[in-house]
Parts: sequence; structure tokens; C-alpha cells
Amino acid sequence: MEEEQTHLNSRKAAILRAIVSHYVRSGEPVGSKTIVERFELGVSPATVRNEMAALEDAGLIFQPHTSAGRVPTDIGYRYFVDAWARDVRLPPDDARRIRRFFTEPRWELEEALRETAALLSRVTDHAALVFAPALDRSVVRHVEVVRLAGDRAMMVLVTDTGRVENHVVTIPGHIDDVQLEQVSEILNKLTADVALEKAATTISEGIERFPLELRGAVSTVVSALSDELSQRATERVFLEGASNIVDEHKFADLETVRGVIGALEHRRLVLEMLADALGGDMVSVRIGSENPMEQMQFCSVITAPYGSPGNAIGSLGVVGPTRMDYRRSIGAVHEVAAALGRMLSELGV
Amino acid sequence: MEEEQTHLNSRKAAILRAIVSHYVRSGEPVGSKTIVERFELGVSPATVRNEMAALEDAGLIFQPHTSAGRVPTDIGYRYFVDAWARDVRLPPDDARRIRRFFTEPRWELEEALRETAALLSRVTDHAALVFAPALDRSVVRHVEVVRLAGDRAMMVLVTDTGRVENHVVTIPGHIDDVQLEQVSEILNKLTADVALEKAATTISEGIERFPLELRGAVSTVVSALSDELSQRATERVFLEGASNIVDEHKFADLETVRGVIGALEHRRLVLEMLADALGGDMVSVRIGSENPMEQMQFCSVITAPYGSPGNAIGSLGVVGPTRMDYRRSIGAVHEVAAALGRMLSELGV
DNA sequence: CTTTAGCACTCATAGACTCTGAGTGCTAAA
DNA sequence: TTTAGCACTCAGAGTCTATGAGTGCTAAAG
Repeated sequence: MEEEQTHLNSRKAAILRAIVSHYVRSGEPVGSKTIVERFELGVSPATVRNEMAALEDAGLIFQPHTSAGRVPTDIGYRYFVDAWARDVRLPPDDARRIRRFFTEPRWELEEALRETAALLSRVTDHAALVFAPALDRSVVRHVEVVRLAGDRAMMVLVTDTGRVENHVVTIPGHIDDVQLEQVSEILNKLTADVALEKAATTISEGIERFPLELRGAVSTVVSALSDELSQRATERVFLEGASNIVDEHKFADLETVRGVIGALEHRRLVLEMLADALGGDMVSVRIGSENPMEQMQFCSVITAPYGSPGNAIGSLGVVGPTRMDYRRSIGAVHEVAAALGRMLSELGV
Repeated sequence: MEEEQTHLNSRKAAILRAIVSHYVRSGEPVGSKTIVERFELGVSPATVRNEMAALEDAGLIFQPHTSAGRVPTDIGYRYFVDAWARDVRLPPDDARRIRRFFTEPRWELEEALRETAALLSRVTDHAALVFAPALDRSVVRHVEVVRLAGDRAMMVLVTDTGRVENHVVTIPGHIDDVQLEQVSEILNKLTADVALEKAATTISEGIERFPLELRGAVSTVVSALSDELSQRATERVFLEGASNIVDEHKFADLETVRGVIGALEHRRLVLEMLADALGGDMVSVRIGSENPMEQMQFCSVITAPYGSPGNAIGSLGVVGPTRMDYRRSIGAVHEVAAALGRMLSELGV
């Protein structure tokens, strides 16, 4: 993951930094003259040009056409991020905004996460994603199987962290309500304070506690439960601010925009983007072609895990054009992840 | 609602129809020559021109510039829809696609609705919306109050239609688990087979059945329940295919696209679009400026209620550019609404 | 060896201009 | 009432030119 990056002498580095900074703001290729005028390097444009030629050879910048200035390549952005966008502090305004958001009390987890995504989107002006906590370590508080109609029944499970899972199961009609209540009762005794991820196996192992004629129904419930826990991941992604993708002209053509918006509609793809953030414990940045996905070649994805350090329970991030303010975006993602982690730990999640 | 529309003689009507049909397909202003060539009217271009001048005076079409053909105005589209896009049949392919979709069995309501939105979006190539059934007539099957941690508890309610409502409530810590179970038990007896919308009042009226020291907690649950039912409406909207809005060049400028995508992100606005469809029992079409919302001035919104006739339980629809294939979109919305209604009634919703 | 002034060169962009043709409205005849 | 004929309009495409931002290279200066 951590490759040794190209080494640049300090002047080349300063020039690269100037190019990235200025291009991100202006959106136009940066020429040698502009750099000398706007950034204090103490050298002439000619010197800058020589250095720029070297930077171009190194693949960090390129010229859209012969008589234009330089634009950073994905590799150039990568250098910028590695060298200057680690451990940055947010502008005080943004920091305050985030802090204020998290001082308001929030009880409903889903709502809180959705609003967190909205906040992140507003602060960064990018599309924002929040992947709900895995809650693997949460513990079963209650299980219930309720007859709906015909042979359909509803399995409901509540955890100590306030997560409610429900799934429709098919239970033969000859099992009556009294028996179902019996099932619920035994299920509750079996799984009381059992970790969510172990619930299914705990029930399977305790199957002999159920009357013979009910065991079929119980195993249906067990498989419904495992399904639920594995499949529902995609429903636990919150996306806000997708319209930011259409903003201005940060993306070259409409087809790209369409591709990105389309990709964001696919919960699985979005999940993939957020999934690997769970591994590390730092902010992760994927720039343009570093993204495995076809449609994301012109996007940068910034993600971070949240939860207690070294033990991520979820992740969040933003998606924007490669031409973005990395320092600000990284700072915001970092800050919101930390604040969300704190909030959840106070909530006991 | 049903205003008397401008009367047009049959030739004017035929010409308007030709203009709308051709413009929707080609995206380019339609001239008199094109009409004569492509549509069999039996008259010369000059005659068509005279008629077109009249149509323009009537406000049904307009010229983008002097030497261009004509383009329908919102009023022109309105005439077209009223005159020729009522009770249309879908192309057999689309109809088959929709039918096939609804033959697959689906147990999970939310998932089914989300997929219905996706289907509608694919068939029409527009953004599609589905507003989940109100389920007002569904009946309480089970209520449970489960202690989470500290003074927080979870209220869970299951209806016969498989809807699960849950809400975190604050219950003083001095009420122990046994007492909570007692509460659940009495709640269940009170609300068994009571209509969802009457559940809260039923509980309030039966408050004297609860031990004195628990009544505070019960009223907390009651207010949580009412909140839940009224507020959660916005979370019951499913949107799919928003990326279709970015398609091709059907919208004039990017700012418009951004506005529309942004509007679709606001659940409340989307809800408003779908809400008034609940009233009628027909497909409703709002063309361009007929939409009350600022951002929707260049969109058409086609909606329809679903459920048993005269008793809508939800609604669905599509959002696209005013330049859309109304017959096809209206047909698809109509067909999907009908099919979804059938499916839900089979499901007992 | 590094820096920089000078200069020729490139090429995207904008503006001016023309040409073309699609489409019109009007008039007068059928 | 219809339509042939015709003059007129004007957006868009094409061509051409001028402009200037920006370059790389060379050779002198530090």
C-alpha cells in the first residue's frame, strides 16, 4: 500500500504544489508565469519551465496541448496528497459546523447517519456516503416471531444498540399462534445477550430445546436471520448530495457525469468503495485511475473508518472530481469520522 | 381540474400531433415540409404553414427563431396528452416485461417497492418514484417494548401486512425489565387486531389498564408511535434511475439538470410530487410549468395511484424532460401501478 | 553547473466574414 | 380555401486571420 514515492527536490515539490493548488481553484492549466507571479519562489519563469519539463517527464503533470500550461496527472495529485494533505486541520468554520452538528442529541441511528452524510456533503460540496456500523459486537435483546397471514410470519430481532432486523419467513399454517409464542420464548432464552453474529449458530446448536414439530420452522428462522445479516449490507449505505456531481464543469463531459451518478445508484458499487476503508485506520484516498471501477476513472474517493481506534465499525467518505480540494475534503472526512465515532460510542453502539 | 381545452379542427389537431410526435423523437424543431413528407395529410406545405401560424397564435407551438420549425409549448403537450395519450396500450414488449416482473414472488415489501421503481425506470428511461403504501387499514399484530441500555428502550410494532415500525423511547431506569414485559403484554392485549392508525388512541383510552407507575412510560410510547406514523412518510419513498436525468441533451443546460437531481434528493419535494396522485384514480400528468416547483419547470411528472380502485394506498410515477414520449410513459406508469396494486392485494396488503 | 534573458515556434480560442439552406410569411392565382 | 411562387430571415457551419499564452531551445551570465 505504502509505496516509496518519487523523490523531488524542494523546488520541484514547491512548483508541483503550486500547480495543484492553483489548478484546483481555477480549473485552468497553470503556466510558468502564473506560478512565478502568485507563488514566491524567487526564480524566473524560465527556471520554472525547466523544472516543469522534468515534472512532466516524471509523469506528475501534463500539457493539454502545446501552448497551454500544465495540469496535474493522477500521479501528481497523489504526490500532493501524500506530501501535504496528511493530518491537515480544517478551516475553523468547517470544524465548528461539524462540532455543532454533533452536539445535538440524536436517538435514531438511521436518521443520524443520513444526516451525517448530508452534513459531510454540505461541508465538502461533494457527494457523501456513510456506511452504517456493522454492529457485529452488538448483542441480541429480543427475538420474536409473529404470524402475519396464511403461512407467512415475521421474524423481528432487536439488538442492544437499537438495530431492528426483520424478515418475512414462511411457516406452515398448522403451527398455531401458541406454538409460535413458544418458539419466540425459547429463542429469547437461547439468544439473550448473545452477540448478533453468533445468534444464528447459537440457535442451531440449541435446536434440541425446541419441540420436534417446531424444528423445521426454527431452522427457517435461522436461515432468514443469516440471510438478513449478510444481504442487508447494501441497504445500510446512505448517500447524500449526489447533485454536487453535476456541479459546474468539473467533469469534462456529460457522459462521465452520467456514469458517476449511475454508479452511485448501485448500492453494491458504493459499498465496495467504502468497504476497504474498514481495513485501515486512516483516511484513504483513491485518485482517478487508482479506482478499480470503470466509471470512477475521473473521480477521487476519500474514505475513512469510524469507531474506536483500530476497531472500525463503519466507514464514510466523499466522491468528487479528481480536481478537488484534497486538504479540505480529507480534513472534513477525517473530522466527521472522528466525531461520528465519538457520538456512537456515547450512544453505546 | 378538468378544464375545457382549446378546440382545434381536425387538421390543426393532426398537425399538432405530428409536431409533437416528431419533435419528441428527433429533438429538432419541425417544419412544414417535414410534416407533409412524413405524415399523410393530403395538403401542401403552404397550407400547413397557415395552420401552424394559427397554432402558434393559440400558444400551442412556438418558433425558437425565425427560420426554424416549430416546437410544442407546454400547452401544446397538454393538448397532445389530453387528446391522444389517454388509455393507451403499451408496446407488447414493455407490457410483457412488466408482467414478467410481477410474476416473480416477492415477500419483502420494501425490496419489492424498490425493485418496482427500478423496473419503471428501465421501462421508461426516466427517473422513477414509488411511494410506499400507507397501510392505514393494516392491523397491529404485535407490540413490544425492549430495554436497550440506560434509559433507552426500543418500541417495535408489527402489522399484519408485514410493516415493522420501530422507535427509540426514553423510559426511566427505575422501571425494570419485568415491568417492561408487563407493559408489552398489556399493549398487545389492547391493540390486537386494531387498525394501525387507531392504535395510539386505543392505547391512550385504555391507559387505566396499566399500573399507575407505568403510565408515564406508556404515554411516551404512544407519542413515539404517533410521531413515527406521521414523520416516517418521507422515508417511504423509493427513487431509482436518477441518472437518466443526465441523459443525452434532453435538458437545455446543466444548471437545469442539477436543479432536478437536487430536487429529487429532497424526500419532501418528491413526496409532494406523489402526494396529489393519491387523490385521483387516474394517471396524472404535470407538464413543465404546470409543476408548482421552481426546479421542475422543464420536467414532466407522471404519477398514478395504486391499490384497489377508488381507494389508493400509495402512488408511483416518473420524472423526465417535457420532451418525452408521453404515450409510452403514461402507459408504463398506468400498467405498473395496476400490476403493483394486484400484487399487493394478493399479498393481503 | 545553474540560472535566465531572448527568441522562434505552436496552437487553442475568439472574432469577422461568408455561404448555405431550412423555414418562414405574404401575395396572387387556381 | 388551397397552393404555387417568391422574397426574406437567420442559425449554423465553414473559412480565415489575429491574438496571445505558453512553450522549448540556445547562448550568455552568474
